[in-house]
Amino acid sequence: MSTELSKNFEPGIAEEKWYSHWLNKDYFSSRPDERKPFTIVIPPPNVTGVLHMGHTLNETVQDVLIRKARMSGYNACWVPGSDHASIATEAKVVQMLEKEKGIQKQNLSREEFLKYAFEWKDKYGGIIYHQLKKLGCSVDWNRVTFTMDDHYYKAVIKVFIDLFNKGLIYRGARIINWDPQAQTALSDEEVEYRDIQGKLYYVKYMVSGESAEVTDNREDSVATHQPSSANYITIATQRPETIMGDVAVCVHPDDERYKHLIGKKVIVPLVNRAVPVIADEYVDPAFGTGALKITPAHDINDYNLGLKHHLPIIDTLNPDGTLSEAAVVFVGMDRFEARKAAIEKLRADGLLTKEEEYQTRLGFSQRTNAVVEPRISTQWFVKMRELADKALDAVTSGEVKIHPEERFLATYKYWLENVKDWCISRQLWWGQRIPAWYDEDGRFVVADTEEEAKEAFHAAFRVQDATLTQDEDVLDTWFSSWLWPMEVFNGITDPGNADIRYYYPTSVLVTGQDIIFFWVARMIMAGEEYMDEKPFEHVYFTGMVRDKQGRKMSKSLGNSPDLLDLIERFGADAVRFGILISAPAGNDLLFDDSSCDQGRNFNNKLWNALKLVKMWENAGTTEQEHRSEEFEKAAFAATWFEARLNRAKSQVEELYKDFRLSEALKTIYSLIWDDFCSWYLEWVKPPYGDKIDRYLLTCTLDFFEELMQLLHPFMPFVTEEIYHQLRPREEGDDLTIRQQGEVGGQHKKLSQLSTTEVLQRGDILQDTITSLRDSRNKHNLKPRESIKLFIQTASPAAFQSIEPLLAKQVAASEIQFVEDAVPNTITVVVGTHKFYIETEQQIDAGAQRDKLEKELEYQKGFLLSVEKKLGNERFVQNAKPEVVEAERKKKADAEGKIRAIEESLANLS
RNA sequence: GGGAGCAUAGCUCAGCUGGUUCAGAGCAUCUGCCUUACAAGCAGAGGGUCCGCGGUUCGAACCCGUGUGCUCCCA
Repeated sequence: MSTELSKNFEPGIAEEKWYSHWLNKDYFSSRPDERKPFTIVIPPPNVTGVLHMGHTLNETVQDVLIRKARMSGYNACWVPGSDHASIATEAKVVQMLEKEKGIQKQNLSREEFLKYAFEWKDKYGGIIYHQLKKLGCSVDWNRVTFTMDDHYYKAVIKVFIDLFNKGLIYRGARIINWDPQAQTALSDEEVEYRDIQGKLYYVKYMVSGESAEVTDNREDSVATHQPSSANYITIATQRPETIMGDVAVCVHPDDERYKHLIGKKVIVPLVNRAVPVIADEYVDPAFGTGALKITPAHDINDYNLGLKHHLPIIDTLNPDGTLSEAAVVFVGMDRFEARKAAIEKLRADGLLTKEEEYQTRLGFSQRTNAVVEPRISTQWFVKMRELADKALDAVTSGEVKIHPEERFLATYKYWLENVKDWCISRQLWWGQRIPAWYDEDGRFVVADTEEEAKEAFHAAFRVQDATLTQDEDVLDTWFSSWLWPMEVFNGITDPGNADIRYYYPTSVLVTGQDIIFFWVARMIMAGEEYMDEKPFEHVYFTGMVRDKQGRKMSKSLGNSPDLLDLIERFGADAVRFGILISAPAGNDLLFDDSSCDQGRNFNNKLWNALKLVKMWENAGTTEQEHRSEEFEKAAFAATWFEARLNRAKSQVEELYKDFRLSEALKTIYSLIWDDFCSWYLEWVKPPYGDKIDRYLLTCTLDFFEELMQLLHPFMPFVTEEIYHQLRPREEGDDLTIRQQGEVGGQHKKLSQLSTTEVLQRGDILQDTITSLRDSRNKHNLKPRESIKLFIQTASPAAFQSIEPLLAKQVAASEIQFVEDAVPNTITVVVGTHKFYIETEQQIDAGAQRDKLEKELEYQKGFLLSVEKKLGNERFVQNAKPEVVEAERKKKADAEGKIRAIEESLANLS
């Protein structure tokens, strides 16, 4: 006698109980053994962040895959961890220090700051791990890795030094993306471009006096209607505050309007500096006025033109975005204030001729959202070409498979084919400090320690005991996370160790499509470089999680639900269900709380099915062990469900292979809800007060177990709970580690019929039940009002095994087979079989006729189209024989149905 | 400006190698049920010019071209 089951499933209790049980049993820990490994490394979330819905989707997908592998004979290993998120975390720590302690970063030493940062990490770094546990993620907690762990730190430095020695890392002055708020360089990938309504300002540059004499004799013919005259040229700019950094004005060499000015000098407004007018085909004569001001320090294109024409560089901005001494005017003013001031001054000087609305694109820092400033700066870079080629090969050769391929392969290839060098230095403290050492003259060596640096310096420059200082900057976080699949197994710091040999390459990487370049491509590069092998076999890209209105979920919009709150409200299984059911592979998904409702309802459905089965068990069973009369009555139900289950299992296997988890879940959901609960359980349910056949109960428990096993990767808690409720279990018999195929169901061989035949018969049974119920409904028969059913069919044998089930499902007190139509009954035609319902109720012949006539019309139309096709000689000649055969069969079927309907109609009148 | 993807029921999406048992599912809607597991449920039902136009084909939601609309990536 089992304990009373609660009315509904209570997720909170089960979650707590089973997660700690699994941990106690150490089910999620993995050590190399003789089994095949199945390995996933988690895409490390930001250590001080929280999991948002995008993470929730990713982690759920990974958990499904890893649990499925664990139940399929693999040694499953899912490595958890987090990254240090240099910019974001440093910004948070700086903010905290100011707010809570009133400390400015510049008043702290590097060591002091790092102490605070690690304290911060210890305080908040656990949140994501707690969330992973609540979600049920079966990660190996013994393998938690953080990108600032000691070994990891060493790995990053080691790789830096190695790449430098290979000539793949260099230091140089380039135009980079500068974040004035975080005051650090960014990589190209960390800049987000957004469309902005800006303004285009038209500014006059006066032609310098001494070289302004008109010597060009074509001047007269063009001057009158052009935006330049003898004494000025007009440029259009979005950024008047950079005028002070202008070193030239550039026009198209063939532009008739300006040809006469090429080689002359113009006066830069505000600072009155004379600069040359140069010609270059880069300039688009149609844009603005066709004259371009050149500011090499603050625009990438200008920078390139500057290099080409050997122009000087005047950097008029400070790192914090204020104007520098070099600007001469507005010094110390913020760049946006300076813009206003410059406009004012230009207007006052009469040099501003026009303002125009202008749609443009501006770069924003992904981390701080500050407007990024293109800036000339000396930074460290990774040469990408060679690395990119290897990463490209890995994917084009099929070594790494991308899912869904059609969607992301092109993007991946395009980026790698057009890749630019990667700026990896960041002007921050939170991260791996660049192991470069400089003397006072700026000469440098790269070395792990100061001692080694001194030796190297001696070797390189013949300087004994130089005073060296280490580079102040740290490395881009992605420069550490690209080593992730290797260094979580100490593959860089301890090459060839047992773990890395066993687990690498990993099986699948699950991540968002937004970090395909940041991370995925670079991991493949690093893997090929250091292991000479791909880091993972499959990459599965999930879509972006959006809200109901299709907007990206973001903190600023406040439209991202809190994960723990969702779990609190619906239960972890329901949340997992909700996010997965709405996530077709690779597509963006619109997430709405209500999909968790569906998951919660599903939990309850399972729970109630359990209650029903337990009720039967508690009511006692028949004595016979096998094949009692009761069993024979319902035997078809078990036969049929076994076939359904096996069919569904192989479908689900296929879907797993294609990473179509949403579809797999739908298949299981429908198998459980529709096939098992709505059909099977109703078919085998004993009449009120009767005991259930013992063997039938055994079958039912077996089926139920298999269903739980099938569903377990998706909804681990409720399934584990039910698994244990179904039957008493020995210690250590848990669903989480139970191997698929162990549950007995598929070996029952309940019938000699083939799966297809059984399923076909099931379809007939279901169609008949549905049609008869519909007819009952239409004729206002009360659900419990019993009827007498007559069947007129050419093949009564087909109904033999299903007759008792049919009677039960349509509340027929008795069933008789007849040769002719039965008068004063309701006629229902299903296929070629005719059914007559006898009842006390008044019969509406009109409604019946309408329905039959409608059906007849459809069948006749159908038959016509089939006949037309078969009458087409070219069809019969060209189509495959089996297709033609199928059409012939359709024709025969349709004719049979039409005959049956017509006969019934004749009987009605 | 360059590239990629998408357009199927009110909504979110399936639909493999072209073949009327292929026009589907889940939500939502409507009707009837407090049937002894479940009203967070049960039993039924309705709902679509498969974005427009052209082409290939015996045959097109599916292949090709084109137009329109949306999304994303890159400059």
